[in-house]
Amino acid sequence: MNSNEKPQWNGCPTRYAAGIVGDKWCFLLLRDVLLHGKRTYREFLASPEGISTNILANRLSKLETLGMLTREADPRKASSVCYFPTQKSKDFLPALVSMMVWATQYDEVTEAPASFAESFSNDPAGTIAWYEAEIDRVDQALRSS
Amino acid sequence: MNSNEKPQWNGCPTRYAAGIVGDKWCFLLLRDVLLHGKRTYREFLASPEGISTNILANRLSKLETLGMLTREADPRKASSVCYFPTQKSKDFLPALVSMMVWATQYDEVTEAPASFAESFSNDPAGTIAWYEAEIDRVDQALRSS
DNA sequence: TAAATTACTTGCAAATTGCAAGTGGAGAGA
DNA sequence: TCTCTCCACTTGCAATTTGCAAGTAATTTA
Repeated sequence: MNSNEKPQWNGCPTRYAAGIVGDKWCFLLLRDVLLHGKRTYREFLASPEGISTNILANRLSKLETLGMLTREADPRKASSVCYFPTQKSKDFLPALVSMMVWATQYDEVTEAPASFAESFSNDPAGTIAWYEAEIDRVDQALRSS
Repeated sequence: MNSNEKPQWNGCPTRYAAGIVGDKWCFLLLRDVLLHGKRTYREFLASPEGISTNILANRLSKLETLGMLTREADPRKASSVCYFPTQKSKDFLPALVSMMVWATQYDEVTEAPASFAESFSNDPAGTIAWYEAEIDRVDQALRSS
């Protein structure tokens, strides 16, 4: 891409992303699934931001419809439910981590250590891979229990 | 970061990002500023998503308060106003482009050519730098007019 | 001097949110 | 078996937010 070419299309992928992530609660649920290893309704409900139960039900169903989560029986307890991240949401990790790096730089009260941004800038692919491995570890453990 | 260390803090940068970008309209305004070279109220209002004028006023002021935009007189016409991206919002570009790459992969009706994701994966830093250069070109031209 | 442009503000109905309480089914304990 | 709790929601309702239409004040253009 050279500087004479100006892409005219570039609003569209952004609008697509805005439709999913341009909602505070969907955004935070993706965080909980991708970074915090949360998988159950109760766990999502317990997040410090305090999502209300009707909104949680609404957003979980939205994220399922959008192909970001799958709703499955909890292997530990058949009467219970788990929400697992799909490949589509796992593929969102690089974008999510990018946003974390940016936020870490500008949030004056960030709790993220400087080593996080550093580790990402030294080895972005490795940092993403580490998070992916964590997700797979959590889900494999859960599914085989 | 090795696999024994599990960061406990990582919700917070995400919550910070959610406070800014976890809103459809703020998200799309950042797209307009960072990728479409839009700078004026009229231009924002003309975006195909059809933001209403009261919401636009509200979000522009929010983004200004958050340090994402600066509100300045239009150098071409003193009675008019320009909104320029700050360094903080320019630094958001990598995250925005990451989301575009992801969306391009999953949006079945994406208008983005395959070459976009390809060019980003071949040379992420170069792709970001190209967008940054575009922004600076637009703003320098505007400011010196 | 009249009309248009620009960046908003205002009013109001409709949609969405947050809070509290309720529901139905499964499992555990007595 | 009967109750109790847990779980994943649903329901009702007041309050906030949104979208639409219209209005406004300060220029600027014709």
